[in-house]
Amino acid sequence: MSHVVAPRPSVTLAEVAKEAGVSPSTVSRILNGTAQVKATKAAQVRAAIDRLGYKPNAFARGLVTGASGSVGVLTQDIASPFYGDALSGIESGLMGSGYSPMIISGHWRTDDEEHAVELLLSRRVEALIVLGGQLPEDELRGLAGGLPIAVLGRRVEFDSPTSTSLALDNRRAAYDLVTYLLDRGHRRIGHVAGPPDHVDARDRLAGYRQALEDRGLPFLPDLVAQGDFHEPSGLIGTQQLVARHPDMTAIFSANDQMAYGARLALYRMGLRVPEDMSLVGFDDLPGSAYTTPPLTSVRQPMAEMGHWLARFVVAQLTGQTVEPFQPQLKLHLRESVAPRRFP
Amino acid sequence: MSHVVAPRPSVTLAEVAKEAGVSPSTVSRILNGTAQVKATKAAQVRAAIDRLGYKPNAFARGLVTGASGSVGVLTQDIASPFYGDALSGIESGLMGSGYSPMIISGHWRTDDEEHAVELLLSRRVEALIVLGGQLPEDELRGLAGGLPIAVLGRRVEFDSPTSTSLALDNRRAAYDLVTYLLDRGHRRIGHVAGPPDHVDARDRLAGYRQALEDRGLPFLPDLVAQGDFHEPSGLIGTQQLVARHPDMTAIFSANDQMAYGARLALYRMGLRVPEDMSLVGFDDLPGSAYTTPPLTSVRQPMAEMGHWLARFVVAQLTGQTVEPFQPQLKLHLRESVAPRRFP
DNA sequence: CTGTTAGCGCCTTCAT
DNA sequence: ATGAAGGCGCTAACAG
Repeated sequence: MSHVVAPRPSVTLAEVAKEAGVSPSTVSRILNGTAQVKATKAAQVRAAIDRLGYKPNAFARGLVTGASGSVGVLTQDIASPFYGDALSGIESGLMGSGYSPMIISGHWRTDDEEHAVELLLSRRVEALIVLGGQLPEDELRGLAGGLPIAVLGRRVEFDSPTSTSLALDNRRAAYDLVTYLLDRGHRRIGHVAGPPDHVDARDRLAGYRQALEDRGLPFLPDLVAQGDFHEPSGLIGTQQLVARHPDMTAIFSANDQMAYGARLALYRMGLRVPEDMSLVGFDDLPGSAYTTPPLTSVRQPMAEMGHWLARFVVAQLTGQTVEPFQPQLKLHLRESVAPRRFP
Repeated sequence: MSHVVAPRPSVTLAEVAKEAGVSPSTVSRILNGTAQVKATKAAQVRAAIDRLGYKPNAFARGLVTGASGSVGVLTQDIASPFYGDALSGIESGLMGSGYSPMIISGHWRTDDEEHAVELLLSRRVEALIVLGGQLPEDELRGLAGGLPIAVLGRRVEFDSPTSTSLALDNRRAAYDLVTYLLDRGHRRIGHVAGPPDHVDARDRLAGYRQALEDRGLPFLPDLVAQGDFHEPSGLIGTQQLVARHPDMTAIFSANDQMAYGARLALYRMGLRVPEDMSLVGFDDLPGSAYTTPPLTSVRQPMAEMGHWLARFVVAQLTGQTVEPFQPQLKLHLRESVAPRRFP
């Protein structure tokens, strides 16, 4: 038995032309709307197209036009809930533009990111959207070589107006969150920090520290547990914190995932949230509205940001303009915080 | 002010050849390892390549070879935690194969899926991996026209051995989960069902029903609340169920997301899990190990499945074989279930 | 309005 | 082992 792989019929534009009794250019013109064509011919051609099941060859087209119709998206983890919404936003921002995304993961590793960008470029993407990551900005610029670039998650200075970045004020958001805790009477506030090589983590830590100091409270390194942005580290960090500081009444976790770990640690220790311990996270992941109790967190409008970035690069590509966009952080006050009880 | 878009230098193979003082064919042979080339020339060429910063044009290459080096992935929602792991698995399964994924979302809408597949094909993907979705299989086959196809999430019969599918025994898993509850003494078991037009949802419901009936318990339509696989519907469904059946002691939610909603509903009603109400979910999402209490659920090895599917299509493309793979559902017994208390 | 003519950058016979 | 030549499918001038 021979498994004949079905031969790719691969109808060409020339065949369509022959079938319709016109020249290839005419078919091309109809396909691209490049010029007026008599209605009758257009009809013949369309008929031929779907009689033959013709699909344009994107390679051939790309080869001559130099345009691929795709924009490269460098994310860090295709399954990350943190970037997921941004990807959705990019999808929707690209919708109807004629461009489609080409998504590759960099796994927060500089060399992976580099390879990803190179792959994207070899696929001739026309613009780049970068979600987070560590790739130094000058290297990024160098690699991209003049392509429009839109970076999410860090401030990057581009000399060219065809590129932009959308950064969050992590420090400010952390500051607000901790201040909120302070306003509720908490004084011993622990922090489960993110990885120190991560700029977001550092900024959130800085915001925590400053909020404390602005109220005249000392910053105690002991009240900071080292985490890595994943759940287990939140659990462990919380155990350490509680052990070290039995008088602690609130915990600020540098992201929601670690807050979930913290929540579980507290549950295991028999500490109630928020009665015995207040807890706040950061990122407001989709699940955070459904933890028990729902988690107070701060939301970055990831989907909107992704959407805007996509529209930005499309605008650059098509010579249009987009209105500027200032992402608003939004504090979601839910039920994981209670006023400090004075025993 | 004129925004000069930086001119794409775009070094060509011909230029490299000139620079190195050899013919284009030689450069091509070195690039692809198509034939032996004298070491000295090879060195010259390589030097020229990175002196000029040459990057092969994938379009030109694709045009002549007909190979794009990419496999199309049709997912449903790029931000879905459910398919996220499968996407990660696909990424890892493709790694090192020379192929890269091209991911498009179908949003569970047949026409979107169709467009997505067409886009993928126009980009000349060499194989298709389909994650769930509704696209009728014959249409899929028709569209793909002989390309290797790998489908996740439903059983599809392909006459060609270059295609395959990996389905889960949803019914069996649901049966096991409910039986587990029955074994713990529960008799009044509610079910928050998924959307009726979703085959997974129907199968899970069928498993629930059969588990009951096999133990001689009646199937009560009243004990089934209609959900849509998202958190809010789990919350509402649970409220209805509890209101209708105060004697209910356990709930089987058709997926984890709705179980999160159910958990919150119970929390709001002051019902403890698992003391007052046992709760089981389905899918074992990454967050389910960190709910309070950790949720008992059943895990489909999404990442492994994605990995295998990717390796499968690569094998088809390269004429190799892969060992067959039988995904194993794994029950994760955590802390959201307690034996029924007999008051 | 429409057909003809050149390539786009690369790979692949075919010679040498 | 290497070069020359042709063509993959399409679009973009250039003529009509």
